[in-house]
Amino acid sequence: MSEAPRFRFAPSPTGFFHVGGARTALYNWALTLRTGGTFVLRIEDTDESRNSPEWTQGIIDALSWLGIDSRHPQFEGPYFQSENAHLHVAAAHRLYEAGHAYWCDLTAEQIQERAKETGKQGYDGYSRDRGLEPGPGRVLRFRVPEGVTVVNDLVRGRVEFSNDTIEDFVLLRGNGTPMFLLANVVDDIEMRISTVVRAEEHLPNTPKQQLIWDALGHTSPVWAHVPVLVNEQRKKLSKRRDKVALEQYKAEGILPDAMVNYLMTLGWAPAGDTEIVPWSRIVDEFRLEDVNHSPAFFDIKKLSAFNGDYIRAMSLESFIDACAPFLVDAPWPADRFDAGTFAQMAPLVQTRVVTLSEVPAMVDFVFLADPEIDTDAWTKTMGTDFAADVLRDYSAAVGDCTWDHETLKSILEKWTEERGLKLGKTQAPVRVAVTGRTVGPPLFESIEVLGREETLRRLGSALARLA
RNA sequence: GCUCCCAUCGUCUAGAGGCCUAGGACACCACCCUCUCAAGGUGGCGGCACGGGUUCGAAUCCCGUUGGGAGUGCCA
Repeated sequence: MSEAPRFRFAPSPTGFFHVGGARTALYNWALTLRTGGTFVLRIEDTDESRNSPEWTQGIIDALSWLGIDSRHPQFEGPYFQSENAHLHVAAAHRLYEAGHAYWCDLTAEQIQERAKETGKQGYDGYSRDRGLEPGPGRVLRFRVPEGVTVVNDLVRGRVEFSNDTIEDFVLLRGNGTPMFLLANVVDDIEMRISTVVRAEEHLPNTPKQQLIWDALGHTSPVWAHVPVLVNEQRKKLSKRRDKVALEQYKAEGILPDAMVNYLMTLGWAPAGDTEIVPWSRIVDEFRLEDVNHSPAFFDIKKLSAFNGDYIRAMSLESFIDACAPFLVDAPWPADRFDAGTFAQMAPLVQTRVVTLSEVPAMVDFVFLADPEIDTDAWTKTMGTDFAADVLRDYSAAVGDCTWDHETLKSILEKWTEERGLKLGKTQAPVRVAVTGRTVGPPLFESIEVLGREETLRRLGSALARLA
């Protein structure tokens, strides 16, 4: 009987949560849930001074936003790699004693010089048989054996590396601290990790790790290297060039469900004709064996489309709730905001936004004392020969009518018909007078929400400006 | 340079030798609907990188070419 699988997610402390990391986390999480396994979170840096409580909390918050709850019974951690330093060092010494490693006193400059002489790249194994004892400034190097190392990868199949292309890499630095590669393997052994799902960029280092697993007397885990996410130039997503921080998408009003769903369709697709599927189906269907082999472009446009879809699928109540954080630092005076009024506008904007951050700009004219009138909008709509008439007549008619959008519409419809015009034309000056823009939520519903007094005031001031 | 990975519409993908005249989604275009803008509906544009094999039959298997990407630290 085999043990339930143990996955691990190991972000490094970089200060922000990468969308690529989010996808890897999601892969691990989906598999954890389906197999009844465990998701191990490990904050990965051998230097503890680079860890910070804020960053750890940031990771946990980001994971939680993605639906990966650190209080879930299948969630373990966070562990800190730096706290295991003594284990890493101990393992290194075991490796040395067993003859799998040796000490070397060459500096980086010396190595480079030798490389130049021999015409080969990298370290040439100079100290292999010099029998050096440990000493200050000396590094411990792994003695890469002869032969080939075969990495069996769940998404890529069998990948073969000839050992003579792998140089004797450093295990322990000159100051005695362990290197990432070693620390990683020791931690994985310690935490009984059975499956390593990570980005493809780690594949070239995998034979080294596998060699350490072997030398330490353990069977290496199941590897799964998933393709990286790339930008439009087909380069790996980078912090400098690309928008990669999950937090930023959250701040812009991308819904977590949409983000999760979109991320999962990069390199994989659920069965059937639609990519918009609930998480439960992803958990049921996701298989590493089905993950694509080639890098995927992280397309913000498609993410937005997913998000719009998710927004429209929300109930009105949850939409209103979701909008709340985006209405606090809005462009209107706080005391003019009214939740009830917003609730009336909400169904009007729900089909019109793609991200939640667009909501304030769509309803601001309701809460602003004096919404700015867009210059282009004004010149485009007020130049018509009927602009002044429609404003004046509508103002008069609306002064004492029944205050609902059907009536408000029928009044303008009637006026329009009598003059053989189109409502599409005649509504424009009214819209600009009332909202300041040519586009926006349905006009008559908006006017109804705005109220008679304010509507008349705005119509009046537009009229005055026109005269 | 060396090592490794990858290659289906612009993009994300479906595709396990005949179900492929290559399916879907995003984007784009057109039309319908319509008080603006959206949403929704209908339709359209558009692809197996190239060259050789294997096979009765290749997007699918093999080889090569080309093109992309990653790795190559006393970083993680």
